[in-house]
Amino acid sequence: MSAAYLEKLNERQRSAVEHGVGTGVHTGGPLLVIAGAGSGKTNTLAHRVAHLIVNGADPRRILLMTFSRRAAAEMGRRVERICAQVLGGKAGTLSDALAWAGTFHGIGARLLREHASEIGVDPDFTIHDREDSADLINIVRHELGLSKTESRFPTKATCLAIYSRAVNSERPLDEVLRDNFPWCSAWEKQLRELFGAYVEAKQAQNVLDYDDLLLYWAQMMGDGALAEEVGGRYDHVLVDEYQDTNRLQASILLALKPNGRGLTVVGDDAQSIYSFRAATVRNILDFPATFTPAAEIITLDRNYRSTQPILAAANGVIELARERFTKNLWTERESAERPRLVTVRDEADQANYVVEQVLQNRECGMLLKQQAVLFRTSHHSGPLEVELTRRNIPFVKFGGLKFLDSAHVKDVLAALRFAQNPRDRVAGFRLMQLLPGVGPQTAGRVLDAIAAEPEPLTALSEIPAPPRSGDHWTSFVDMLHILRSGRSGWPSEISTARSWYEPHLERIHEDAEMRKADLLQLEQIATGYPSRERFLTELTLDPPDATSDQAGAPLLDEDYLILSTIHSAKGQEWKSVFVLNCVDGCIPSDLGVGSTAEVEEERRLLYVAMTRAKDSLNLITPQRFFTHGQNAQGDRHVYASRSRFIPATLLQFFECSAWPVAAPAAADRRDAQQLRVDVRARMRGMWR
DNA sequence: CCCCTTTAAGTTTTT
DNA sequence: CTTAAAGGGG
Repeated sequence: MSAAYLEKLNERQRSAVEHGVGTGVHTGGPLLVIAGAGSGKTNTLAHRVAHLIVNGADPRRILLMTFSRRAAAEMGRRVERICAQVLGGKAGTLSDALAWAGTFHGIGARLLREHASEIGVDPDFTIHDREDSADLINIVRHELGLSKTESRFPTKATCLAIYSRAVNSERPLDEVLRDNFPWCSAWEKQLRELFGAYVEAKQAQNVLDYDDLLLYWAQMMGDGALAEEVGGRYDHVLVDEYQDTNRLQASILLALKPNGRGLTVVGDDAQSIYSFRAATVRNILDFPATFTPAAEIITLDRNYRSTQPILAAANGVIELARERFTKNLWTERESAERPRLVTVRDEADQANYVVEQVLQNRECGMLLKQQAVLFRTSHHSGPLEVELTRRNIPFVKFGGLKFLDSAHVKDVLAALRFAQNPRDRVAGFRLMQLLPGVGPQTAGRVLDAIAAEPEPLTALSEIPAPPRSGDHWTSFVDMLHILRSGRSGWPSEISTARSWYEPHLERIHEDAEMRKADLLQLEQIATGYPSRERFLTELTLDPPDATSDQAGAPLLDEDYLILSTIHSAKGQEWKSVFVLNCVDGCIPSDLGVGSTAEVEEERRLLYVAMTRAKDSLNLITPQRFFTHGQNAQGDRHVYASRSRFIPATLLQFFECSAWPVAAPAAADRRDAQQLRVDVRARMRGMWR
């Protein structure tokens, strides 16, 4: 009965693919796919989309929302490949297939631009990333006098985090403060005032932040006619990684397809790791009952990725979770090799161990690219990065600070953004202060003066140059006019901005040369986008997520080791996986042990890390590690014990060892006196 | 009013 | 280590 291309799928996967197709009614009822780690989720989803298209669905009327742009692109490729196989020559019509594949935020930005005039938004809005948003909050915070309070007011980043959580979780401020930011509760009144002013500032400047992309979209869906129009654009709506969506996203989805017809969500409740972004696992758990009749649930619990011993250990970890999860994974991939739990003395040894193992794997023919080192927080990979650099092993790091976050890149982007949207105060404020003799006061006054003008940049040229800025002022204004006029054309505009900026760069930064290289790379990236607006929008919504030690990104054919935060490793897999710092204080992070819910999320994080491995898994526990928080004692070594998520009862699933291997009897005496095994820490660990 | 220095605090994970 | 506020010289 089934088409040949579905033969390779297992029975559950096939029913997920075929759900609602060919039943006469074209779009079926709502579908929830609970897809465990490595259960072929991406493949199943790609087949479902392809199957819909093969059976006559219009690809332009399919909305596919994924967690990252990278995931969307990958899905697009797979769908195209499957369709090409099935349809043969006719597949040419699919060249711009899946026009609506992207992240919630990316799709939101597109819809808002298209419907801007209907909802009273200027379609030329620019988008603030998190730092820009924080900067704007900071400006508003100063204007309201909140930087001069008796006791210290929350920082801009905290203010933004509070605002963002309230918006994304659709909860009132007082509840958010009580549950998530109790130490800021005393500031409720001021925060409310701050947020009100922040919203007005954004509107006056024609900028939207990340949250606005969802919020405005949700509000747009609140209008019956508009909701019907937008929802009516799509016959099928599919959402991946549904466990990591928040209330606001769920609201949007429900407004798109109120009766659930044509709606498919896929996810895994055991892999929910984004609650800090207000994601709630309730979205996926409550999905079926949202509709009448309830959504069909299909569970994929056969794992095709990992060997049985790896899976047994991962299952062991997640079984200890407070909440019962909906499934246990199983596999037929036998192996005699248990995952390794390796004790090392400190982070330096941890780095040495990883490098040694990675190179050994490499000797056995495993490419560096097939191996990954995962860690809880970005800086945990520091010592390893040093060691890799020292030994000339190329690597690419995912997560943590990004290319776009560096000051010099932001400066150049601010120039482009200010030209695009001269009301963008954050961009203008940043740019003007680059000029010598111009500080916050002067910049603020100039921006005030031009804000009300119909064409702010024209007004700018009529303002006398601030006394001590000299020629810099003139060249600044000229540069903006060139950009604004568009006469240099895209992408050479970016070179206009760069030549203006370079003298300032040299004046401000010691290490100007390295930074110049980054700017050249930015220029390179820019050539891949058709226009300034698209460049700015897409770069903000989908920043290049890898940072590497080398000046430029390694060439695609080059081999390199993967370093990644566990969060950024979502959805990926490697033959060999190393997890650093599996000790209390790192996993779980000592910042994440405030509430049970937080601890449980940290447990899932370890589970996600472990289930990335196909053939080989190493969990590493340094007995001591270095902290450089200035809390009371300042920098110091901290003695750590094995992560509480691997209690003694789970040790049976691991091959436990210490590294380096104890020296032979002839070893130097001083060696023998070094701390090899922290017996006391182990004793304490036994009872965790 | 800018800008440099000193002092004092905060600090994960990301669209 | 990085960012924020405050103080002092120009």
